[in-house]
Amino acid sequence: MIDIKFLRENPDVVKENIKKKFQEDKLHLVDEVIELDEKNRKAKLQGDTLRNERKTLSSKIGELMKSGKKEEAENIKSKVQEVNKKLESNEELEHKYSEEIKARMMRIPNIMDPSVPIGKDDTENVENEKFGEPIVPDYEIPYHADIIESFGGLDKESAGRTSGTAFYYLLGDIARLHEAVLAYARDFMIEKGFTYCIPPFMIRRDIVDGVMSFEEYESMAYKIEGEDLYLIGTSEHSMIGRFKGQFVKEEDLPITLTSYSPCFRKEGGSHGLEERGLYRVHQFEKQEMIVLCKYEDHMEWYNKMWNYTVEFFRSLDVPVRTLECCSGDLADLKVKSCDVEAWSPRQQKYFEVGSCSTLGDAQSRRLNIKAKGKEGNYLVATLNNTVVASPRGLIGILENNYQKDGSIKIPKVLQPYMGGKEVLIPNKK
RNA sequence: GGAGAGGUGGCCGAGUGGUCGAAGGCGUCAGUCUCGAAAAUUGAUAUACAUUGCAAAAUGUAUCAUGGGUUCGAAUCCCAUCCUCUCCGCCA
Repeated sequence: MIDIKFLRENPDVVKENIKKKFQEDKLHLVDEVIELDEKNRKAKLQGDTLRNERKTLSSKIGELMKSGKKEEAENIKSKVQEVNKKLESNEELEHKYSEEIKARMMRIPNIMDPSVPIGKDDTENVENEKFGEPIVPDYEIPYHADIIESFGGLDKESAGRTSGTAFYYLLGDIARLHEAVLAYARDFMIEKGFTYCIPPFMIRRDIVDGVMSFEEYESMAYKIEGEDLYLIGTSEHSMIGRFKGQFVKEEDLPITLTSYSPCFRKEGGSHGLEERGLYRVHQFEKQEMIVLCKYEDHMEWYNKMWNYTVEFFRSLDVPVRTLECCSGDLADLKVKSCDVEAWSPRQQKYFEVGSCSTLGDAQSRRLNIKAKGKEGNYLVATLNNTVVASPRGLIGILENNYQKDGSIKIPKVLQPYMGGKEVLIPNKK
């Protein structure tokens, strides 16, 4: 959500930004908002005047009643009732206008950073930088689900019976490795100075409406029957929701948090072989980082944050690259965003393991998250980024540490979380 | 889940229908005093929106958990919701 004052003063900038996102069908919203805004301000002025009249008259009634002048008081009463009648219809107008403005403002995309590449959709996202050699070994890397099964680490069949498709049981060393990755990610971020947080895994509807777009809600949210509760799709939902309508202290900025949570997503439909297995599932676990900072610092944090994820995967011997989200693929609330992708030596291409975004002050405007500063209050900037999500991140680790003999070399940094084991030997063929 | 008590400004806390955006205190900031500090003392001290203004600012409106309602008028009365605390029950 952008600032309506900004829109009022720079309608052309807003329109240009919409065009860059290939959303021409939204251009009309800008002029509509300007028109409605004018009407709304007029109605507010009218309303304020009427309310002032009522207040003045009402207090007179009080005085008259005290001094016992009943008739005069009754006289004024009827006057106020007239004012109230006018006010009633005016308030309806005020309400209508502000609702209509809000509905449109919610659909107008945030102003992108000038560095965002122009492109229509995800096919035009731009590779920024590679980290680590994308090695293709001279032996075949099996499908990740098959690797996991060779360790007796997966039972999808039972999960199908108990919970349905896209659920799984992880077992033994694989389950342990999955948690080791998350535990390492937690400690990795704590080391970077972030505060570890375990948030609620369910949130109320009013928070859902604040932190998810309608499209996200439709494709993602599981609802708890008979309760006003929804399972979170990412800890960002409860982490950012935490600050809704709140003031943070200026001296606490930047607020740097790293949160763990399971994530629940509906996401129906088939996505082909490579997205079966454990790639696209209804339930996974994620270590996330979120930052609240001053607006002028947000780009600096954005760059720090995706670099943390790159560093994290490099410490696990997984080659990665960053893929910058082009204008057409960038979600409306975001200023800039990139995916961190891990190398798949099996597919010989990169696949998404994380996503880093800065929303500027758009999210905090929508949720009303402000800092109390010495020079007055201001909206903070919000950012979020994946440290690692597993099983997806685990796939990258398994494929890149797969040995010719079918064993998995455990990256050094994970060994302490695996009871000192250096290698996993398959127990099943 | 049951029963009770409560939710007021940065914090504590008064206020049960009429100049109440809200006493008093604490805190914070500025001044006086002091070589400086403490103490004392004086003053200031919410936010949002709108209007006027180059601006400083002025004026108006709204906000006493949230949303409705009653009333000429609501922090105050009524209803619903949320939250906190105490006791009981249940439970990792």
